[in-house]
Amino acid sequence: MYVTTTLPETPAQRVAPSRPNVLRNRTLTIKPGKHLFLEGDPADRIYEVASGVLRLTRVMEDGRRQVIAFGYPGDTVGFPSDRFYHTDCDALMPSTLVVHRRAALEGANGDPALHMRLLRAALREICAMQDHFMMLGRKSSIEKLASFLIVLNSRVGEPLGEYDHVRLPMTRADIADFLGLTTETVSRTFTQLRKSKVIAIDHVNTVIILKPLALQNIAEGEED
Amino acid sequence: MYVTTTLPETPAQRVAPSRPNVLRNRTLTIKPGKHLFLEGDPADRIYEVASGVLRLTRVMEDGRRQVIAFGYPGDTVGFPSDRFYHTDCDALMPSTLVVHRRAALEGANGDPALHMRLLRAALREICAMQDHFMMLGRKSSIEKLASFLIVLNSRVGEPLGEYDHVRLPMTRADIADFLGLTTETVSRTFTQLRKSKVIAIDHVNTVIILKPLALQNIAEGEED
DNA sequence: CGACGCGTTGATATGGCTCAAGAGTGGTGG
DNA sequence: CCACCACTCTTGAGCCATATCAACGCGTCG
Repeated sequence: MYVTTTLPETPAQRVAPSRPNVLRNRTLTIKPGKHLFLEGDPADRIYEVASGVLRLTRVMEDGRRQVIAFGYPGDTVGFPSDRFYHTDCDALMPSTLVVHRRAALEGANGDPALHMRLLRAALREICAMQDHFMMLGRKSSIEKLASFLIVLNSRVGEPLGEYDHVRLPMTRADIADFLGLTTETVSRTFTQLRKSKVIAIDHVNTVIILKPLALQNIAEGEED
Repeated sequence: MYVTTTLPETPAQRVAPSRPNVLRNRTLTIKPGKHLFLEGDPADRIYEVASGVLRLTRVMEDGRRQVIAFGYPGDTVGFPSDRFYHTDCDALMPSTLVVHRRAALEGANGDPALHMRLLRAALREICAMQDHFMMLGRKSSIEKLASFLIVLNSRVGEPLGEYDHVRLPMTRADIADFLGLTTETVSRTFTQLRKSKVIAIDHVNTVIILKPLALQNIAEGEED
């Protein structure tokens, strides 16, 4: 990919890894707001998230946005289905990534252990997306948000004192675009969960899970 | 196929007999209404659809249903993320499948060409699901249905006389569960497209695309 | 200090859901 | 060949969950 192409339409600044850097150093750091790649970019790298959080998005011409996934440590982004990326990817926090060539996944003659790790990541992603479908297509706003918090808690929740704490590095708008809602509805639904004492909210972006079981029931659509 | 809004169609991906691997590759036929597997079944087989149409579904305890994908010839179903299937799979038409062990995808020491074919199918599925997300999360009912018909037409539409014809082997309820709508809304939306002469409907389950361009515009949310 | 972005809350609008009734459609048996 | 039944599809009326529009508070930044 002979970097330093001048794509003028990119408003946000792009991470432009110098070629030698990428090839020798297999890790990369990226700052919040910076794009790792954009939809339509040639897809010749696959990234494993080592730290931080990424955001994968798809946008329509009229601006409607869907957040496809949040990439947490252990996740892998950039799976190529053809020669190009089909989503935008940027960082929500300072993040470090392990960089692989697409050949590491597709080629037969690379590192077999790495190949297997990437393959498994792809299969896990398929599974995770299937859950996401049910959420987008069939759940109410409160079920969506509860499901989201549960998944996030199981991934990155921290026991702190009596309760699990979940940091939310993304905005309400990001959550809305992930769940297929509006920011207003996300905000109201947080309030609803907070008023019913299922969660508490600390500094806007940290959720404290007060009643994990109740949250689980809500996520699964049990009536109260 | 994993009906979606874009079409990463690669003819090379079609079920190709490549090599008479009779011992490892079995074929299987399955009748409409019969299940290939259920959620929770041990996942030790991967299936390539050779003919017919499959339906992958996820159901919640209270009966809410999400159709994850329709499996058309060339598609692959049953990707394992752990030891179990995470969806139900049944047939909408008499279908024939090529059966592989999961080791064909995960094992390192099998048929490399087969391994590659299955891997590519998995990557295509990830891409297709990303389109599906946008559809579920952010599109109106008419945009959803238009997108659905366009993808189906590009996959299995048949030029017949002046127009493309698309057979729908699934019920309105299936379409609804795929698009995150109700059957009533799907029906009304069909009527709407029919009354505006964008499509015609023949015998309930065959759609004739009268104005492909108009359909495309609707799918992408352009105003009239 | 003002401007801006983000989050919350309120008032209102509306797209799609729910409930209900009819109209095809296909299968079965007399 | 028709009568009947079960099932799917369509259509209508009303309602509700969520979107939309709008205002405001709060924290941050220049």
